[in-house]
Amino acid sequence: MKPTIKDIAKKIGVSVATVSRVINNRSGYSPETEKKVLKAINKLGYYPNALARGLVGKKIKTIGVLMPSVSSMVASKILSGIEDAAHNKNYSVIICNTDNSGKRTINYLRVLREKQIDGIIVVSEILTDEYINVIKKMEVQVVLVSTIDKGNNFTYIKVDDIKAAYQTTEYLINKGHKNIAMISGTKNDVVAGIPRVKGYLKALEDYGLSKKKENLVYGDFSFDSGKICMAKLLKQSPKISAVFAASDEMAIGALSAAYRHRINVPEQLSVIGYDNTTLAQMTTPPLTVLSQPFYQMGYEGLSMLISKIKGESVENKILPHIIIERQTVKDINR
Amino acid sequence: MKPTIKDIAKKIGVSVATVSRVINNRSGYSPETEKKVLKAINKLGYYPNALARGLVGKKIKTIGVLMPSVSSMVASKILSGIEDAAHNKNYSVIICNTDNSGKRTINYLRVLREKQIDGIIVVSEILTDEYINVIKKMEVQVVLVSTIDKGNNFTYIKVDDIKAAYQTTEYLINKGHKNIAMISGTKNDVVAGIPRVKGYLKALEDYGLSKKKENLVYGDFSFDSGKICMAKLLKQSPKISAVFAASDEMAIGALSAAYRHRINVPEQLSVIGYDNTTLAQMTTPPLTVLSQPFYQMGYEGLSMLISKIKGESVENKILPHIIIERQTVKDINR
DNA sequence: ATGAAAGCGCTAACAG
DNA sequence: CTGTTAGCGCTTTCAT
Repeated sequence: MKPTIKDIAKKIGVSVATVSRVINNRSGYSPETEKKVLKAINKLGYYPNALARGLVGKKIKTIGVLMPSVSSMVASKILSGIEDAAHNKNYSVIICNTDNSGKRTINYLRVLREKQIDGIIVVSEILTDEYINVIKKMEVQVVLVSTIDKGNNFTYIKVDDIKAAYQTTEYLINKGHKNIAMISGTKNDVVAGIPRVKGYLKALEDYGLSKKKENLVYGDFSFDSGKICMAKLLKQSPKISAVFAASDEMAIGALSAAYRHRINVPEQLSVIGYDNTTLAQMTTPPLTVLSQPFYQMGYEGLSMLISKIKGESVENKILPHIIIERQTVKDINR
Repeated sequence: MKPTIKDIAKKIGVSVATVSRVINNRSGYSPETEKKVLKAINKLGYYPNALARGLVGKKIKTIGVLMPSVSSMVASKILSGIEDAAHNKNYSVIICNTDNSGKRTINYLRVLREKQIDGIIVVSEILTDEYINVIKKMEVQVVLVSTIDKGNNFTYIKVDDIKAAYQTTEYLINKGHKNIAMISGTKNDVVAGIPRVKGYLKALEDYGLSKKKENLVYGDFSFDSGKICMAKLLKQSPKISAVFAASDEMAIGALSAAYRHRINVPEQLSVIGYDNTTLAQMTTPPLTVLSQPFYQMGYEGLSMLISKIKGESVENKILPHIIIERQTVKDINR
């Protein structure tokens, strides 16, 4: 059987309290007893039982991460950052793939609660009132990564999407483009949909470019929707010289559709993506993108959560974004 | 404070044992008490403490998953399958990104042990003797997904790589190719390197094709290495008509290099990938691949682990693979 | 510096 | 049907 603190106490004739002290580096024992205890621990192959520790009131050092899909490129990058940070701080992370299912989310929340986790990170989820209520009742610390809730009840870390989309559009404008289309993500998505369209529209306006209705189409962030949207665009608005896609996948879909229609990128049409997932550098030609710092978002998000767990007060954080120039945007000024 | 079983017992004047009984659907209480208990539970917002339950000896219903990188396309697909299955069986999964670091792996193993997890899944890791020894000492159930250990000590689920590589090569041969190159993965990788080369070579042999040394180059599964290897191949073995890459990423790297060298795929050169990650369908032209059932591997791997936890005996499992024809391989017979 | 004992929340005999 | 009680492994006063 697994040796317990009792076993090692008995073996060397001290009390369990003493053993506990040395295990936890508390003060109150002589160097000799320490040596004896350590030796016995080693010999018996003892290791503490985290459940028992957790029961007594100490933290279990585990957090839960809720995300719509663990296998999406974006989510897995963020997860990777979370995981790295957690490892550095000696926390474990339980993943919860909500699959955008309300029932599943609520169920996960219940399980996490039962397992006494110390905090939760919500990644890229659209937070419904139902979730918010359940989470509030849980009395755990929460950090939102790459998302936000209406009431700003929860601490978040993300990129400023309006600004990022604005600058992406501005970048195209600076390259001489005047007839710029946008392939937006899901129409009513308050996090990654609406704000990006807003930024796009604002830039057009500020630069005195006309906002044509036929230049704005809506996909759902996926590759296939990018393909479809591009085809649509080519048909209803053939004069565009550049298209801004609200995700890398849609941008790649656009590339694919352009190829099929024998339109050369970037010679005849410029394309810019959004996210900078691993995919972006693998396309031919490599995709110019607005890059979001996903890994960092995860890493810092976890750090913020730990701070909150420790009782420190934590501010919301907006991370900087940059444009990574590759080969899908043509400067038509020259 | 969080209500406990005691609180609800006190509130309605029954013993904690009774409350425990109804919570666990044991027999031994009247319908009326049940109703009262349920009502109190609801009113007080009670939920069980999994740590306490785990302490008493019951399972904690949590497993650990070790993988070299959570953000790789392959790993995240497998993880997705594991997670889905775990959710269906009411288990939680703790992810451990080993980053191919021995120290990190050992550390994770220690933490998992302390947290009393019920089992672990090792994904795509090369198992060193050190890991094997540590895991054996832990006395937990183990399943290997998409990997294998030398001694076959552990239950595994994977694809037959030799056979798959053989058939991939055979597929190319059947399409009329005679001068077939291979971009292998890491040279000494016993799981995804050596076996695939073996299958490739065997097919050439069986079909009486010459095994030219300059037709076989070694990358490391990455996109960049695929690019480099393709360039090398084009230089040292310009007469090849097809190349088999041991990963999608390398295949896409090959596509990219071909494009840069103005070689038309598949007109002048056929390329076939291995894995069928999401990437494969997004390239232009879409990549023909040997498809591994990653999601299923994860899903069934988890199921096997649960069976083992329950004490059932479980057989190793070889999953079927298929070739998915897209547009990067030309039939040069006609 | 060390030990005894209470108790974290729960389950599982054992007794009624 | 229901209650009492003894732990699970550990931490934490409170004594000594």
